[in-house]
Amino acid sequence: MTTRRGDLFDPACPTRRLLDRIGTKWVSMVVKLLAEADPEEIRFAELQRRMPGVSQKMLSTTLRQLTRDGLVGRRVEPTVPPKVYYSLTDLGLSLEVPLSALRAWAEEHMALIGESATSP
Amino acid sequence: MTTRRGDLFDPACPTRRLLDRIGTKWVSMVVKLLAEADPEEIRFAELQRRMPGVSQKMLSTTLRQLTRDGLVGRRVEPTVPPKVYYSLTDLGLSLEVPLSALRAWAEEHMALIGESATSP
DNA sequence: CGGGATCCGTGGCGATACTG
DNA sequence: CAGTATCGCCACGGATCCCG
Repeated sequence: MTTRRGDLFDPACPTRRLLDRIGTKWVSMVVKLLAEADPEEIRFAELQRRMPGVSQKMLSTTLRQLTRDGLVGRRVEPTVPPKVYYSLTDLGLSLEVPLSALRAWAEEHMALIGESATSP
Repeated sequence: MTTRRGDLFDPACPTRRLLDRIGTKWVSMVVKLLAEADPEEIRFAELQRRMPGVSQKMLSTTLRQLTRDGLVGRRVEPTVPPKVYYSLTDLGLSLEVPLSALRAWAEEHMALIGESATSP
């Protein structure tokens, strides 16, 4: 970025930063899966299996970022084939609330908007 | 709750598409400004002035997309220096609800997160 | 004044390969 | 099984020029 981080609207606009995170391709999906599965916890491969099309790299990156942000909890079982369980933290769960509201809006209204503008 | 597992993971996934839109750099800011200014309506230059750092291209692109999606209304005054006023449609206003909830969450919790992680 | 067209850098993201 | 490392594409977005 040409500008230093956090100069323009950062102090006044944490929303921008939040959207930068949850707007990335896989975050909302991970959060939803974890929200549904919590507190059973899910392992990496299971998560990947439930997310058709995600690469290990992006899933790993996404999870690392969410973990770093304190939204996702990570528990490692040091067995010989290591097992890593992921779950939502309380913070992550609290984010799920407004996020699911957004999801509801999307499912309600996006159908209309549908194909007029975007071309994925 | 709609427990269909497919909704978020569909190729047609509405949530994904919504986040693709509102996740873009300036959308949330435009929506917020329009929500605050409605129904006075704002002109292009005024909008740009209130958004430090936005280029006219991105503001124009953002507005065009939002207009096409039916979230933003556009009114042109055919004076000699043309005046174009923007406002939120009812659909846009309805999006403002979950969006402001997300904003509230961000303002409440992003401060903590912001310190630990700087690069999305 | 509003905003389309163009050039171009950056980085998000996928594919592949390798480690512990 | 659960990652990390490397390469490369291309869409997002910034700067600039120009037109109605």
